[in-house]
Amino acid sequence: MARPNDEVAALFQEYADLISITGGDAYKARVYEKAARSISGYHADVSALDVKGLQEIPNVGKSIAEKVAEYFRTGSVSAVDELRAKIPAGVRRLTAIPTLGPKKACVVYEELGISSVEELTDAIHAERLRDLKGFGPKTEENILHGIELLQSSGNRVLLDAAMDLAEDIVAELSRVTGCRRCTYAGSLRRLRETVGDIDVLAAAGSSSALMQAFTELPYVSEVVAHGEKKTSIRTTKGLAVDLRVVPQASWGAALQYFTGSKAHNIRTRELAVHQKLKLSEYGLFDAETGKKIVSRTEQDVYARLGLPWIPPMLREDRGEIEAGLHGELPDLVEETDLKGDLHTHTDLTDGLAPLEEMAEAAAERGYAYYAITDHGPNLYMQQMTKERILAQRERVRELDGTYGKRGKRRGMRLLHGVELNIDPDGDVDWPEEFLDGFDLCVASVHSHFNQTRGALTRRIVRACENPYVNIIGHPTTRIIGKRPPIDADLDEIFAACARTGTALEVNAHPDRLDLRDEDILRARRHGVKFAVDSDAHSTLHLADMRYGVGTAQRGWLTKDDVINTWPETRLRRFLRKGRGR
DNA sequence: GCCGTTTTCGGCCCGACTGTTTTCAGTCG
Repeated sequence: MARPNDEVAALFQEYADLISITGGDAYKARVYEKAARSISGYHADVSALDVKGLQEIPNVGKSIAEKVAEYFRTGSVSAVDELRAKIPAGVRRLTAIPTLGPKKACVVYEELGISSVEELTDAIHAERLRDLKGFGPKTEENILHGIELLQSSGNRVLLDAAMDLAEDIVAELSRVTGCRRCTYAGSLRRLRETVGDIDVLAAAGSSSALMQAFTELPYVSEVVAHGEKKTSIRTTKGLAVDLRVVPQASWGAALQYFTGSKAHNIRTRELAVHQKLKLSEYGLFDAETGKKIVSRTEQDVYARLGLPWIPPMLREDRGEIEAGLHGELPDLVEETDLKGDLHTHTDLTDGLAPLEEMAEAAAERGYAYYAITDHGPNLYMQQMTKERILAQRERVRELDGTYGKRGKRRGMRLLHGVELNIDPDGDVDWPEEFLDGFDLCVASVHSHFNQTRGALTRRIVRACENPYVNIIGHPTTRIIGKRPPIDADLDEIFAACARTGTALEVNAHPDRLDLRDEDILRARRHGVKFAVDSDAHSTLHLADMRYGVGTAQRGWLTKDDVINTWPETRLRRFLRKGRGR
């Protein structure tokens, strides 16, 4: 079940699309898009707000507030229904085809009665589109190609896959003669959980050598657009990559612009307009004289707009502009703040490396403490027993303090923990007497994802109420692109975590990133604490922490919010929870 | 349709590239 806010947001996004397709006021369409985003990101449940309360939401005025109320009162919004009646739903789906926007979709519908991808394909094969005004043979070809892309997934890729490719491209282009600077920007720099395309930015006096090197990369399957300032390619795996080349003097403005997000950029440009300035990727200019004011660094650009430098992970128009203007930006947690990892596996269960190798690799990362948390017996393919985990504990105690030693000082502390399985009733693998012997317990849902919302919610709340459960692991159990989040009442779970002193995990595995950024933002309002963990099953996975930290930053978390940035004594106090000792 | 340190009306981000044009509209980010 979708969150009521998301239901309404989807409805207004549809309304905005329908306004565009029917040739309505473009500004009105934009307002509905903005309202959809604001509602989706709003912390409170909109179905529980009255018209007055709704108008507190940014970009929601009287008219939109009344439509929200109408929706929850009657189950629909008459204005949306009226437009739906004018235009078949299939026409809106046409605009999902790359290169086919609302204007062209409207023309093919009105002139040829086309309202589905199939009809459109047939019409192109019959060469019926080229006679329409504004269309031609090339347009037909592009649309056909767009349909292919749409049908061959055209999916977003996971953060780590995009990062690997981007780092490779940046390394290649940096070697090109004349390249002064090169980096990736876009949603990758903002560390969004998935990436639709990669934006690479370079500074050079002349762009031709860079553009050529770019189009000649070994994994280029297609050059989509090729200009002096911008070239777009598609890789053999179907991922789009844009290269923009700007003069060195424009670097800061260009980086600010190409990092986005689009919504953040619109806000910064509006700020510029209000100050009689004009902001583009080439710099911040005086609107009247056209004279350039700043452009060299991002800091310069933000400063001239009256803002501190805003970390890329916050640039989503989720309040960072207002916070910046008031000097209230959060001091975000950094990867270097992490003192340890609290959820990791070894080859005693489904990990790939022995305890010693995992600990060694963790110590190399400079951690002050490190928890081993293999699976409990209820994931029975893991064959865990009390005897085996007690033997592991003995070994953990022996090795405690021996890794990363410097001189006489004790090295990295090893914590002995377990990843418990939360069963369908909310019980966990072992009784409290046995759990008492662990330094910490992570508890996670690994099965029965399709229980009712009420049952799933109660199940996790019960786990929180267990005095030995310290961290709820990958709380929504989603696998990005494969398994949806469980349908639980997250706000109720967040409240239970805050009440019981149970931390929520920000699982750093790029397939999971769970909790995700928007849930973190809501959980934070409940006063919950978080653990950013790798859930590493091999030494290589320990480095996934960068993605977990990125996700935490996108959720506005500070060092104080994240328990594994705390000194060991403060962490251990938190882990004692309600155990009465 | 929203918004306001240019405030109740008149604005609303900006530029690159493509394909269709004969000076520009549409799409994209």
